[in-house]
Amino acid sequence: MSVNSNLQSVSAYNKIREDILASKFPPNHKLKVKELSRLYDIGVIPIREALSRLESEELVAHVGQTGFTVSQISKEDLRSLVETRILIECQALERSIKNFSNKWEEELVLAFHRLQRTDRVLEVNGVRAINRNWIAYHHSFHLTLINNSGLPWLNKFCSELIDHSTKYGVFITVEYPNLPRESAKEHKKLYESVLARDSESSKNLLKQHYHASIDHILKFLTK
Amino acid sequence: MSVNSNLQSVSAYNKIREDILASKFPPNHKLKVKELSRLYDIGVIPIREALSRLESEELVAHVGQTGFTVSQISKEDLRSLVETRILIECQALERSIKNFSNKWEEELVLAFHRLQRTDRVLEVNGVRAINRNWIAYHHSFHLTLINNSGLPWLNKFCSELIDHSTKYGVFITVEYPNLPRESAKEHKKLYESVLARDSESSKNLLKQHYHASIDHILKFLTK
DNA sequence: TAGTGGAAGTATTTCTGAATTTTTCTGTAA
DNA sequence: TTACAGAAAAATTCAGAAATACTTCCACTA
Repeated sequence: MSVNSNLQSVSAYNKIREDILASKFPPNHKLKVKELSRLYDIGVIPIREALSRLESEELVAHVGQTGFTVSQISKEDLRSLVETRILIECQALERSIKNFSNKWEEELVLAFHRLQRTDRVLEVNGVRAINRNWIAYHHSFHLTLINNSGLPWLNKFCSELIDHSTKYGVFITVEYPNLPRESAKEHKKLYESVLARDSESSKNLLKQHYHASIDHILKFLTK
Repeated sequence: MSVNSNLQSVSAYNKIREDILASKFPPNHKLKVKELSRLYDIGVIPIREALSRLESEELVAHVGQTGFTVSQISKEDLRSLVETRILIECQALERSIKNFSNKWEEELVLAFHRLQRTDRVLEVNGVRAINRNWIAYHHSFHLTLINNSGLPWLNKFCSELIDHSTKYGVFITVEYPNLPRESAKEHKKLYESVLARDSESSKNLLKQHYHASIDHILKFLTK
């Protein structure tokens, strides 16, 4: 829990971010300040601050005075996103493994355990929906993999990139709920390889994981 | 000029960011919303939005409800900043050179020309002060070097990192105005190497440039 | 003396309600 | 259909004030 968690603007930021990642607000969705204000029961000032932060992370777009929208997705954007992830995360992963420590190992164990026991999709009243806990645990797992590099900037960048990838993955799942990809095995292999401190293998598995993921998503994107 | 430039919040963002980079607001300086509002003649709402964006870029810090401050500097932060820059920018530079094009070459020529003809420090009425144009051109030069990678995310990340480095460099210059470092030659070598499309040499020169820069700055940081 | 507790003062955050400007919608005419 | 004028809606911003949190300071206790 953040020290800022009692602030309305931080709370608004978390809620809007979560709702974007869960595709409750899908790409290109108009984010009207007043609507959000009513929805979360938070005034327009903190809502605008939250949207400004999200814009800075590119989760939200904002041109002229036409208001805020959830940032658009496209094949081209996804390709460059994944390429960037591979480029940065492989470096971060290599450094993280080089700095292997008991503390980090414990973080990994915990993060993997949480992810592995959590279903990606839940069925409530016959309706299949993305599991928001899974989103958080999946983020945490991937972030933990690379957060031992000793370079806080890499954490920040990777964290942003993970969010954007999530936006794609969840969007596809929501649009096509009956076509889930089996990523659990990939996570397991990756996890075990990192615990074995095999840097080259881990980097390859990370790449494969992202390539499999992008191939799956590209099939369902029209532009 | 941005399409958002008629917005008060964007204008506030640009002004505050410039003033932080120029060390008019030095590290750790308290940024009181009301003061900024009076200073720029902009209401508190756009000021807060601007500060939120800057916080997201880590130029501004904000914990609890203690208000905003210019983010702190430290030796440790500088070291990890430079290491991250080298790590990411070398990759971006390599890709940029691989994608060499006439258009990019022209951008480089222009960016270098502007930087090279601009003095880093100006003397006005006997007072030596950092040249704000130099800050902008220096940013633009370094960004241009790497912006041909085809990966917009790398541009964004590098741009943030450049800003933070600038914060350090200018701070030192303001504190010790009579100890300027001669970086112009390094820029020239780097520029020529990139134009010659020599990827390895360019990456080495980039590293050397940053190491020389960090060594110089570390001498003057106390913690 | 050192440290704790609380009260007063200060600063930050947020709200309300409205003014201003811009964008978007709609209907009509060419 | 296209273009344009007017109306409606939305976004941005402001001003002033309330609510909340933080700081400072001083008296009191151990």
